[in-house]
Amino acid sequence: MKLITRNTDYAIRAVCYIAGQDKMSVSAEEMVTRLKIPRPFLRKILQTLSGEGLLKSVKGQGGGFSLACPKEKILLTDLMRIFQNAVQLNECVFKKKICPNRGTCVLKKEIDSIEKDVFRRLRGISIASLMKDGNGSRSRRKGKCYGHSASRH
Amino acid sequence: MKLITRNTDYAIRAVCYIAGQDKMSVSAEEMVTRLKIPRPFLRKILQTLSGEGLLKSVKGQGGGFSLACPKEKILLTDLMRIFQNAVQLNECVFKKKICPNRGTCVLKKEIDSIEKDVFRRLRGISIASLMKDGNGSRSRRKGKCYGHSASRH
DNA sequence: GACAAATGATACGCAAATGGTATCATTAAG
DNA sequence: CTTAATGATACCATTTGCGTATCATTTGTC
Repeated sequence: MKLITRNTDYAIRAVCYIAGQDKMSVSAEEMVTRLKIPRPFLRKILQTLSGEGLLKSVKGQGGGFSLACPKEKILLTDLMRIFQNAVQLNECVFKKKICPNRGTCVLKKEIDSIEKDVFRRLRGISIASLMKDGNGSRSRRKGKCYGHSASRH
Repeated sequence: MKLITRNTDYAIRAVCYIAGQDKMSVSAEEMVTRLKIPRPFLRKILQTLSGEGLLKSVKGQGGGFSLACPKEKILLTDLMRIFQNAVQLNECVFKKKICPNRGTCVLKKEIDSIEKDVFRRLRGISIASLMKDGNGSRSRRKGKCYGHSASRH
């Protein structure tokens, strides 16, 4: 069980890299060589990210990718939502059936509670906060930069 | 991403069921009908549990399974260790390679910290605590009842 | 306009993990 | 000896994670 898959991990690195450049746009090729990620795989990831509205892309010579919104507003959970199947820790096997404790499933409650904690903490991590060497001052500004299925939790 | 797999979930139900009976031993057949778990699958799970020393088994007519230790000492994490591959949330993809933040990977630190929290909470959940209807008074007694690869963390 | 450099779209393949089945051997009570 | 139980083991199917390959389209430059 992994909290973060390689997909997501690569995406984080790529977005961080883009965020750290001054250029107007960064090409996939550059990231392939700098980040040592397999070319077709990275390309797919970048396409997904721009399809989801996190990155802007420019086709043609001199083109590439750039952030679609400030790095403080790109959250780890955004990337996880995109690249990881179900970002929910528990799904009761016995939906409506018999439970050891009729009605009030203690296990579910416990897991749900842990889940909430995990997400609360994950939501505090943005691309900006990952790029800082030191810790401190986690970005806490509200608002989303891309309007998708924001509703989960 | 799921924190608890179906394997583990079934195991929890089975162990809870056994713990809730007065009999000396509970047969797999009884649990198949009561818990509605596929027979061969449950049998495999029970075999694994007894192989790992969590359950005692008695062969032959009238045989079955019973707890090998008090229910307060069987922890959720014990079952997860047995049935789930890697119970670690993060494993850095770029082991020794270039990281956006040379040396001190912020992401890893964050995830590690979250992971620790999760495990601290999971370790507080025992079969006994799952069987209580109310909440409160989590079992906190020390000691393990089966001596395996206890070292992880 | 031709060419090259870039992304878009899409289909495919493989390996590991998860979830589940089937079968035969062994033990022990009645 | 029969029957009810577990032990051991091998096998199968599906999903997911990870990665590859190919062709189409756009755009800047000569």
